[in-house]
Amino acid sequence: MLILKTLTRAPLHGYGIAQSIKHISDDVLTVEEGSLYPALQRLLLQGWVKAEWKMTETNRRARFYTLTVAGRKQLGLEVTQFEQMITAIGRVLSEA
Amino acid sequence: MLILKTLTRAPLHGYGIAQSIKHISDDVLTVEEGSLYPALQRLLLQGWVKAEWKMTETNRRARFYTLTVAGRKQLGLEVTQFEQMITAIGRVLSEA
DNA sequence: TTCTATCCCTAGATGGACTATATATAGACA
DNA sequence: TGTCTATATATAGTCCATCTAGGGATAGAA
Repeated sequence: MLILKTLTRAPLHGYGIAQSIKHISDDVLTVEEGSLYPALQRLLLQGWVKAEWKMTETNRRARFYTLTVAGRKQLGLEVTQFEQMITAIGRVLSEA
Repeated sequence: MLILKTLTRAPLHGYGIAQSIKHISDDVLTVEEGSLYPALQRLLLQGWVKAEWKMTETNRRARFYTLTVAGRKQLGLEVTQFEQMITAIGRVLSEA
């Protein structure tokens, strides 16, 4: 969900995705490479992102991932489910 | 965290914990037996809960789990970390 | 030339969740 | 008497995501 969300702004390479999530979350969330790249493979397989090899601003070859239409739809679904779950956990924690 | 929280009200047996979480969360969160009992074993090992065999209101033998002092402390820690993580995810989702 | 940062990716181990199963009793209902 | 539902504990096997730990490579600074 976080990866998909990160890609709604602009296509990014893996390293950039990890940096972005880490930075925006104030270092609370860190996505290790061993989690990130397998996750990107799963997203590719599901058709939620597509990938292209391009050059970065720093003149390196990098694989840029772009959110697909299906990926945007999936993101909406996951955010909805996530919020529902958080609400439910909140109810348990506040013992309403 | 949810199990520990559920036990802050009163000691409960496993089945009761599962029912409580399911009910309070409006059926959003369900804890299956295959998750619940291994989790209770881990909580016992950590010393966060203790267990006693007693009779239920419906006259059955059941193992009642009680939150320990260490368990209450652990719950506080986990809730803090959880809220921190949710805040961080919220930042990513709202792209602040 | 060495270090740091930037980039890709995979293999193996770990460990928790889920499915399925085994066991057992209370109470209701036919 | 038999069977069904709800109540109750617990384990075995499978699945799968994460983490650790690598392997490979380049740009730019020191």
